[in-house]
Amino acid sequence: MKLSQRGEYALRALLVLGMNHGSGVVRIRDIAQQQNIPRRFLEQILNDLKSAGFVLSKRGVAGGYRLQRGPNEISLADIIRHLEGPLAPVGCVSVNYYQRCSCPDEGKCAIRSVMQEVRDAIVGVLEGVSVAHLCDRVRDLQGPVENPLDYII
Amino acid sequence: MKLSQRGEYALRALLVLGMNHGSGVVRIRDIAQQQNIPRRFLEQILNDLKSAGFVLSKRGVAGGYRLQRGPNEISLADIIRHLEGPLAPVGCVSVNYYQRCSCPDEGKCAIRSVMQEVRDAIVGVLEGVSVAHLCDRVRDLQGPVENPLDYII
DNA sequence: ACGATACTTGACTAAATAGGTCGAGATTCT
DNA sequence: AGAATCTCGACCTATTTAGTCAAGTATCGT
Repeated sequence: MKLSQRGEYALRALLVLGMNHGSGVVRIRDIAQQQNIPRRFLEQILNDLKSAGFVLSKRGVAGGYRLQRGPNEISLADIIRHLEGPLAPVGCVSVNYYQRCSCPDEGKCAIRSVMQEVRDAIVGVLEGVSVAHLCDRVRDLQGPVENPLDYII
Repeated sequence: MKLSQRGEYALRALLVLGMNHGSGVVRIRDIAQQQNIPRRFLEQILNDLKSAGFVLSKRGVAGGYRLQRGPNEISLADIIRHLEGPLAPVGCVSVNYYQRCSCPDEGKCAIRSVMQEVRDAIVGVLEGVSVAHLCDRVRDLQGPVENPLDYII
């Protein structure tokens, strides 16, 4: 599991939306500026997150994005799976994107058994962390912040 | 951490050499045939493993490859780091390939703190498994094998 | 109704990575 | 010497990554 630039941007954007959950929509431009993400690229990413059902958008003058579900209902595992595909290091141990490999008997493959453990370790962490958890961490790490749009993520 | 085809081939090749450790060298061709790896590609990979100090080669008629160090001295973490670069999902939590990211303060980055955990989980597994362990697993999974060149990996 | 503001859609691009292939040379054994 | 084997560097194609861009559509305030 390698997080691409695109994936990192998406997480950062979702975290911003998580922090602003309940207070209306946030504009692409604000997210881009605050997080230092190329605006055009972010448009593309948010669009993708929208069609995947993670966020909702509102058009027009007072438009912007917000989370579709509650921050505690979205795990990092879900997000990253959508953005990057399998969390597992090899296809043959992936649950959601399984792909048979070339070895004659998967049940007897030693490498696979190790990769299985790696997968479980990764998924164990990522399934356990939601956007809400991420927001908690932001607050824990930064203490009180005056300007609500001013977190370091 | 995503394992490329190249990386998987390398692990399989090293496992074969591990299984044959102590009984001389193994030819590229045999490894390639047994593991169904394109021969020319494997040449390239073994060459790389050689210059990285994982294996030794012998040229000429009775030539081939063998492990340079003992199978218990080579961890999967070492191998994969050499082949694929960082085990960590993002550069800013990598110990061996650290790369600063764009967030203003890494110490206060919530995403980074999660990725740190992911990295530790991955490294925890991979540091703990050596080529010798892998060989043990092969034996455990397959029971007694008649022909010593005949493992399923 | 109109114009400004935002999101929407799809096409496009340059650079890097992945997954190989190939030819010719250097060693070593018999 | 001759066959077998590793060695080295160049080369190739397809896919992915990281963006950019233009033109379109919806919405709000006045």
